[in-house]
Amino acid sequence: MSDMTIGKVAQAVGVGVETIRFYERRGLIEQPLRPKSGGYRVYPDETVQRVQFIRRAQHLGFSLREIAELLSLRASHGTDAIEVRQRATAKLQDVDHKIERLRHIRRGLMALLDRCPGQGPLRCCSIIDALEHDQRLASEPAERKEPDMQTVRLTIKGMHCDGCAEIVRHVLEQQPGVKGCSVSHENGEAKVAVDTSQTSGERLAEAVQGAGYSASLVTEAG
Amino acid sequence: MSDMTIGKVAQAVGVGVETIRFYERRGLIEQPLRPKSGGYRVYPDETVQRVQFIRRAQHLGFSLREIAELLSLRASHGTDAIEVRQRATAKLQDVDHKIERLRHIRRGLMALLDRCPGQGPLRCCSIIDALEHDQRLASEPAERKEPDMQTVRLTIKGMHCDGCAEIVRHVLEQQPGVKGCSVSHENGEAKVAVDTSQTSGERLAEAVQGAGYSASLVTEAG
DNA sequence: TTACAGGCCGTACCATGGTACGGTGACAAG
DNA sequence: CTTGTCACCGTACCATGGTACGGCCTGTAA
Repeated sequence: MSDMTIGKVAQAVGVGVETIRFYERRGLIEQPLRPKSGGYRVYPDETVQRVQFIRRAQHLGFSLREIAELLSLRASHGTDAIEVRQRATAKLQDVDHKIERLRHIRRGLMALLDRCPGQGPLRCCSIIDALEHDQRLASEPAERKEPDMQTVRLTIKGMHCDGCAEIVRHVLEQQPGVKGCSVSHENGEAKVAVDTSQTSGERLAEAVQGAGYSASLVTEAG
Repeated sequence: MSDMTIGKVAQAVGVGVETIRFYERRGLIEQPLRPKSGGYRVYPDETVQRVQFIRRAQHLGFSLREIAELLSLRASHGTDAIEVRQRATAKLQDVDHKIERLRHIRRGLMALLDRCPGQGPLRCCSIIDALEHDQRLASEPAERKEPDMQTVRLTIKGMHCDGCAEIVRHVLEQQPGVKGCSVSHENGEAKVAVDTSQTSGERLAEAVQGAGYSASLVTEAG
């Protein structure tokens, strides 16, 4: 199994040949033996391990530069395991920062969607509007006038499969104020968790009708 | 204030001059008036708004390509606000995917750190080892040394319906170490079965807060 | 009129992680 | 010995969001 060509190594790891050569250029893989000046690269099978190391580290979010460092840590004598641990910890923090930033973005988008009427002519679009005139999107969701969360139930006819239910769900989730919903084609109904200060059951029913199903509001009279 | 040079616009928005020109090349800013063939660009002050639009959209995670689309939606007649809303929703999902991927990475790193002695000679380093020989890092954390299972209770405010509770449950289940949980909107609380060697109650509370609810840890003193 | 700030343009460059291509050389099987 | 498959090398290219540079031109104020 030893003494593989580049193609074998690539296949063994499941990457392209070019990728191996690329790693070599980057110094992630040492120059392999080569019949004096000019023949094919001859790889020992540790190389496969090494490339797998690289790939796994990538999946953990390490960049190639960082991986090169890990590899050289591994190679150098006298390295304490704590050094490696530090890299991993740093990377964890790094990941946490990224998550935090994304969450921030998420909050901003949610705020945008929350105050969006969701339909009508564009000049009324609160999203465009918000982007045009800063409204501190990304900061706190503000204490928007009393969200009035309710669960609205809709009876829906015309859903023949789970795919239909998916479509209805999608339509509903596009609606402003909708925080979540479940649609069951078996029961022919949708339960929508919605902030009724932003829309109404009737509006939701209309939206579903707009998608080609018949929908009516369940008024639970008790 | 009208009729600004490129430098004024750049300064007003707080970006570099080159950036403005770059946006122009990308079609994000229409070619400004120019004294016939050759003079300086003369910008109306809407341009400042436009560049701010771009920047804000960027902060919300839109790429320049996507922003160009938003801008052309804005410009074209007959665009319904729902189109814009869809972009925002799609972006939200996009962000969620990214967060999900990062959380996956996070779990992998945690698993790595969990089984790491943290010191000693490198040949004992479990991290290097794990990278060398696949140990299903990213999958289940295995039954590593003493998972510390506990039940954490959180008091949650802001849940108005079962849909909210569902959302909270989902958020909690995404957290590392969470093995299961039940959320009741009626009681305004969540019970979480969690391995506290992987996270903490505070972390969980933060996660819930990240979803827009207020959460606090119940320290049951008896 | 002359100096100087600032704008103009094209192009190259940064990092990131590869992918692709074209022309040539190596190696193995038949 | 030929054919076919693979490997070799250098270089260019992809997307992303800009930044930088050099040489020249405009506009303005003293």
